[in-house]
Amino acid sequence: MRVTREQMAEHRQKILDSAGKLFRAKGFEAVTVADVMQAAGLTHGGFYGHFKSKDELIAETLAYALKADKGAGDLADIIERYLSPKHRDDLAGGCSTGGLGAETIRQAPAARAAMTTGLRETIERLTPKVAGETEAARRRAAIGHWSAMVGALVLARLSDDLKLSDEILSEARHWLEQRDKSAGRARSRSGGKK
Amino acid sequence: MRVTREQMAEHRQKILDSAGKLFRAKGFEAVTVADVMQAAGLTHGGFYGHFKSKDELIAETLAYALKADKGAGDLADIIERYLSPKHRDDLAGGCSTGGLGAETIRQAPAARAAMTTGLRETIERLTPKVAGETEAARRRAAIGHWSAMVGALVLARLSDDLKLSDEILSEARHWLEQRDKSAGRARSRSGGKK
DNA sequence: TGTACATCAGTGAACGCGCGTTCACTGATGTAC
DNA sequence: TGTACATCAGTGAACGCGCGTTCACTGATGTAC
Repeated sequence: MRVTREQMAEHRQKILDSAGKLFRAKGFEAVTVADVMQAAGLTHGGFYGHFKSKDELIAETLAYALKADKGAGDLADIIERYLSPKHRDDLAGGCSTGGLGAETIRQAPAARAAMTTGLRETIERLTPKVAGETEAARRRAAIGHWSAMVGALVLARLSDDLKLSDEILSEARHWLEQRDKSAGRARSRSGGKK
Repeated sequence: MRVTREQMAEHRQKILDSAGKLFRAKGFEAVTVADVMQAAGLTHGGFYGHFKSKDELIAETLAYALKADKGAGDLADIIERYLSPKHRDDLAGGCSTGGLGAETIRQAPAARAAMTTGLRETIERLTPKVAGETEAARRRAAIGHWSAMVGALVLARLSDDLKLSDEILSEARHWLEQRDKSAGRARSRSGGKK
């Protein structure tokens, strides 16, 4: 049942997509190679024609998923989307850093490397969006915002009390928005350029 | 080889201590019941005299560990300790929320309940320590600070580049300290009580 | 306080299951002529 | 363009291992008298 090279490339992509969703929903260890292959519409034996091992799948899935994670819009839009109940409840389709970052700490070096690349890109993408007088101040604010966003998402997902969970999301959101506004005022007051 | 009731209680505590360290260091799934019992100086068969299942051990370990997690000192002390390279590098002895929070999202209800209790207590413990004019503003700031602390710890541990990791810790720390100071100034300017 | 016996915490072999991985096989694809 | 054959993506049974859990046993503890 050989397939065309084109189909094989599609299969590979389907495997990475399915793995991404399953890993984010259930974590790396609770998802089996057979689960991933079934979700991709294939049988488990063929897996090793695409990847050397489950560890390699994890690393490539992260690299693939993080490439797609792009926050469009201005800072307030990004924060509002990230800290929304919808995102909190969408494990499978949500942010890979928020859903798998903590678990990746204990994964093989290649997986951590993929996450580190994603982390660096996210900080760089947020830096021009936050308020701050200097490039260094903006980079610091980007790190602060991203930390708070990831942390608040994890804490909101952790809570088994919906009221507390909603509170964490909305208070973290307002707290960040207040902060960015006051930093913006400081910038214009002092006549920061741009 | 029956032991005294006193010794049995000590064994139970030893198991919870060992489990806490191992879970924080390696995650729930990578640690076996036999690992925990060996670390506690016992054999694996005796485990089920203390706990009904590994799931129950996880829930009780979290409840036990979170009771001990108390941040002493003022806000700046707590932040400085939490976001120190020493804490980042001390997986086994570090904060259980930072080390296991994200994984607990997918654990059994009892484990999530233990974490939720710990989360509530942490927010309440931080609330009087942060700057803010009203109780609501302080609670919001407590949620914001705790989110950023947990998030920054996770991101710093995730990075395989020590320079980036150190930068995340120190920039998140300074960002939070700046923020608390400016909220403090706002409070004194407006004559906030206490 | 001392003795006899029931209790039960801990031991370590064993069980059953599920997982990652391998492998002989199939049959459509790709290629050489 | 058509044919013959080598290649190789995918299949599904099987392997080996490690894990959570069980269980018959041991021998010190706790208790009844």
